[in-house]
Amino acid sequence: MAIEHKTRTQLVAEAIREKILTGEIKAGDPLRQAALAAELNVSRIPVREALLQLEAEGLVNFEAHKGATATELSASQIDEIFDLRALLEAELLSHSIEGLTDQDLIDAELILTELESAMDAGDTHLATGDLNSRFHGKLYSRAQRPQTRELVDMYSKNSERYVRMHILLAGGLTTAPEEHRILLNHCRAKESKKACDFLKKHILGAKNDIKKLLLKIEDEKR
Amino acid sequence: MAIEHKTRTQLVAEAIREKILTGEIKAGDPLRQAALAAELNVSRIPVREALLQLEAEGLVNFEAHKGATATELSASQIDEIFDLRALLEAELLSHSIEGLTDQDLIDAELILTELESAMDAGDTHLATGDLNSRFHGKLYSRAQRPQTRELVDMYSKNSERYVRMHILLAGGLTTAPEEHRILLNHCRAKESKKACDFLKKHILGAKNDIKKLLLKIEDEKR
DNA sequence: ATAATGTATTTTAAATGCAATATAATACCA
DNA sequence: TGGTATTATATTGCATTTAAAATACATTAT
Repeated sequence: MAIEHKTRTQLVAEAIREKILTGEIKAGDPLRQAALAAELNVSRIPVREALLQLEAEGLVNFEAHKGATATELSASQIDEIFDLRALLEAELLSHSIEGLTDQDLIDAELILTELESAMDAGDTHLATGDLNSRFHGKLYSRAQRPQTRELVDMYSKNSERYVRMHILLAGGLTTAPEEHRILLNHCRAKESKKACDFLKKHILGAKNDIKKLLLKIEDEKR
Repeated sequence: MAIEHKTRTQLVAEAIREKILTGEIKAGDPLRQAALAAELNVSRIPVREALLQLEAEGLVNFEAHKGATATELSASQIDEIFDLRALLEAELLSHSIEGLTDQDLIDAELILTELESAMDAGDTHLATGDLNSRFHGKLYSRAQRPQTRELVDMYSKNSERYVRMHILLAGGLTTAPEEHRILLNHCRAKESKKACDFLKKHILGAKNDIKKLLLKIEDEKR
């Protein structure tokens, strides 16, 4: 196993990404290069470069001579991102489902069990972040569509903070956990059409929950 | 009209992008920061940052301590990108078609006429690049899906050099120009399903042409 | 009082110079 | 001779410094 060297830029990018996803940096907050550099004990160059990367990921806006701010997604942008996710993830699943091995399905089930117990334990952070994406990722693992996969990962990362916020404000996950089991069963049965359609509905359902909440918040601002 | 100030990074990014798309920099070529900086008469910082941006656009690979190379797309990657384009552009059109005004359709037709005369004049560069994307762009213009649009633009930019290469090697555009007219007519008739399906076929048809050529080239390398 | 203009301050953009890393070339040993 | 260790060199990565741009504020003229 080759150990991998990480550049400071990469480390800084990870640190800032984490801050945004966990909500330590809230949407709209300005990201001062000098402040971040001092805090992370690096010069401003890696900070700049990290911010540029995060802009490509859609987590920050970067304006020349004005600086970077954490992106603030409107209800309509959330709408669009989740539509894209539904489209892309269904595409990915359709290419993967045939290739899923018995072991893959067992693995997915294991992750699901972990996810459920994390939920029971009240660890929504873990359940909605790492475990949820690992479950979906396992189902897409045989797609052999690396670029599509990269897009999907990007958008789910970008959605994560809103899912979290939603859970926080709504007081829990509204998406029934059994939906994951149904999806898994469709995959077991290799029912591609059913599985993909269900996946779309699953994603669009989450979208509607979050959007409703977001619209309410946008309203309250006025 | 507000004049816009461009940073050196942006100018450098444009310059390098152009070099890649026109083929002046060929796929696989290493992009030496110092050389580019000297050539463009700037320091290496804006060059680095431009390269990072281009990586996000998928035009270059950037590896730590190794440097950047122009991306070399394999037949399978071309395959995937065009599949994505078909999926995303159809989605975009489906959201746009209802909102297309008579003026939009007239504009599209005008662009098409320009495109055809550029083709007749043998200016494939103009026909496949600017005019083609302007035609498609016009059809998508009412979608109100900015992020989807951005993705589509990115991928079509990335495909452009392969389309060009294909034309060069195949000695002309194989995609019948009348396909654009058929698509336009479906849009006029507001036949969303037909238009989107046709668009998909249009894109996937181009894909197959290019892929065939690419596979042949990959074969010849051995 | 208000609009316009000039100035100071803050913040980012870019240049320069040095440190760290990877690759290639060479020497050394089995 | 083949393979491994070592050094040399090219290239990138980063810190520091300087320049440029944007913003906020004060000053002046109308």
